[in-house]
Amino acid sequence: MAKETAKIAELDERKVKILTAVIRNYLETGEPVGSRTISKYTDLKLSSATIRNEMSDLEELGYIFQPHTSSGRIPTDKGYRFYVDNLMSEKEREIQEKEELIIEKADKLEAVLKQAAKLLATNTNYTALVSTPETHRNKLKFLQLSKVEKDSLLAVIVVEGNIIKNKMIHTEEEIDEDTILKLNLLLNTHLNGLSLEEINLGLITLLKERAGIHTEIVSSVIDAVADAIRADEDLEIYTSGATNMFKYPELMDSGKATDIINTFENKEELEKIVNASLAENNAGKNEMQVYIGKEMASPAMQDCSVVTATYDLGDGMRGTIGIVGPKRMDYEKAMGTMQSLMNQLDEIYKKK
Amino acid sequence: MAKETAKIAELDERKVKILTAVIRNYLETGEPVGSRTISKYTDLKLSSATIRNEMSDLEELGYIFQPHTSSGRIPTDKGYRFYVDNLMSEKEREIQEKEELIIEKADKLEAVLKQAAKLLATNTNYTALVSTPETHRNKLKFLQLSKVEKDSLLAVIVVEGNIIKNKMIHTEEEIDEDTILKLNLLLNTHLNGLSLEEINLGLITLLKERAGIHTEIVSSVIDAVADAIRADEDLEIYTSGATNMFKYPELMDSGKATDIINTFENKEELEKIVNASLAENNAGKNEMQVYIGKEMASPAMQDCSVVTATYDLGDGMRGTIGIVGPKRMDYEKAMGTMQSLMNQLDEIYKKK
DNA sequence: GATTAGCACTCATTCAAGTCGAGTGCTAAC
DNA sequence: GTTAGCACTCGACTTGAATGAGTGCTAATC
Repeated sequence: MAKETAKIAELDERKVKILTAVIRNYLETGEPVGSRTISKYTDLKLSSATIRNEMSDLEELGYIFQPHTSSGRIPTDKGYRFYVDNLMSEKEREIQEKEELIIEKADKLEAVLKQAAKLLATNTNYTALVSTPETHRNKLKFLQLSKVEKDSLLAVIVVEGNIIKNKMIHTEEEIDEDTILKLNLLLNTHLNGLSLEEINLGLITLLKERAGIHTEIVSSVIDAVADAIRADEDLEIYTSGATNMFKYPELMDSGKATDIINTFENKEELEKIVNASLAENNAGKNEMQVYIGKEMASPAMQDCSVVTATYDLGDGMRGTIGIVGPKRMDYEKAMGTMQSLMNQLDEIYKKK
Repeated sequence: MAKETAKIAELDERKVKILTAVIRNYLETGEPVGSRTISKYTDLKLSSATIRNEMSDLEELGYIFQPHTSSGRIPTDKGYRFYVDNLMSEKEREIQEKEELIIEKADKLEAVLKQAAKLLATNTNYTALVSTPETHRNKLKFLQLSKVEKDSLLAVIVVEGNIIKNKMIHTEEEIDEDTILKLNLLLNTHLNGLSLEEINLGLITLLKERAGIHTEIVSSVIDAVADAIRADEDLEIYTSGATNMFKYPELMDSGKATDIINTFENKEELEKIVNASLAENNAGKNEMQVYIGKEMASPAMQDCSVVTATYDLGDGMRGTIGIVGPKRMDYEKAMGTMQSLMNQLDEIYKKK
């Protein structure tokens, strides 16, 4: 990333113009682009022969390549990267915000996220990907045990951001109302206000000691509650418009579209993407990321690009939204639509 | 369905044998099957010429057809139907139960269902489909309002089968603990033990009257609770192994696989299948259904077959499990695997 | 020294013609 | 009723030529 300026120095102005032309053209058509096309397309009046020489240089520098001898050129990952980093800004600003996405205000977060994914997918013709927010840094806000039946308790847990967790707890013998009251008091005084990740094994054993007499049943209940709190990261990832991948011949024909869609069913692979994005955003400013081809952690995705962003609903609820498309995806449009969606999410949740 | 006996009468024993041979062969290969193949494959020693005549008859009767002049025959929907209804029983019994699926006992129903779907998909190489159980006939078991913050209440609702629903309710002004206590009492005495569908608008207005003084806020809370109870059918449908559809050339090549996978993203279409199955099982005995081609409500699915079954976890929690495959799916295997899964679900939930 | 025109060469794509083989329907013989 | 034989159909595959987009290189031009 620090190489950006170096990269620009590597190319004189004319080379940049030609590279841009090649990429723009390829983004549109998906076909290799030849010197003749460029010589007409650009405003710089140059013959195809000159363009050929320049393109030859660009190939040597690794920005474009030929799929086979004597065919037009196609951008490499490096080419796309250069384009996204340096060449896009002007056009981007124009397009951005043109889109009008409308998210209905649903009161279930899950529903909102699913809708957001669908919206992205249908608007861009790529595949959208949305993760539920991570909550383990959120603080416990409310905790309550209630007796539902003779032998079963219900634990209800609310954390910041109004994420609600439930757990039914079966007990060997009936617990009397009095004990439940005490348990509630105990749990609340010790756990309330702590973040979920702070509620660890040590704390739990401490709690059990405090519980005093009722060791048998009570400790099992406390265990169950702890279980529910840490409920091994119920991260969900929704996708939408997976089959849009079929719309791009370069993926379809080579059979890679199938592989890609397959990995959309694979939570582990998706997590890689989500986590990469979250990590990058944790470190610094809240911006969009673009991962191109091999930059992606997931091997099956190396023929794609992904535009990701981190949404922040306040109360530390952060998750990832992504748009997956072919490498020649319309980055401006994808990023524009994404931005517009983020703004809308912001608006909805800031007002609350 | 009442035509079954008629159907048998329509075909003499030899025709049945030939039809069986055609279908079996086509199920295996996916290629049109010719007279010569049959003449060797079957035990009845007949020349290809005789077979040809018989096949010609079978075509006239609508059990098989030629994709183009002078090519082998392929079963029609009617052919498959005949096969499933009359010809399968012997082989089915042998195969059934061979499979050993192992569902880990998870305590979240959702997790169990997802796992079941995955299991079915990987075992059969088809696409699996699982719906969450319907709950509107279930009875309300527990209802509690709690104050989580100054201006927000949490409603927790438990229905038979330990399905838990939550709803955060924001209030304009703070509600004091006393009122909440009264509300809880009121709601529980009137609603407890009723099935969700019995809690209708009339009952709700009645409740509001009983509430007395606090009309303003209280009624809005009651509304919210009613909302949560009726939470417009939070039916979920999970799919697994959607991309298995790509494994079958007859779907892949014609591009229909894409359409089919598309409809897997479409909840409405899936609901059609689920509901059809539930309806049929509501009426009668608990058996597996097979829908072949046009018998399916969903138009995009007319090149598939679906094997469905209704699971019953007790407490009136019934949902649908389905296996979607090409028409030439291995019905025995699909039904066998399904049966084995159902047995296992039974075991897990009967023991509880 | 940079640019251009011209030319030979490469290589994927397209299309028609030809071959092959699986399969059928029909007729005549068994 | 069954079978053998034969002409015919039609998709699948192969081949080879034509096409055309595109390149690299060289020599002429600015």
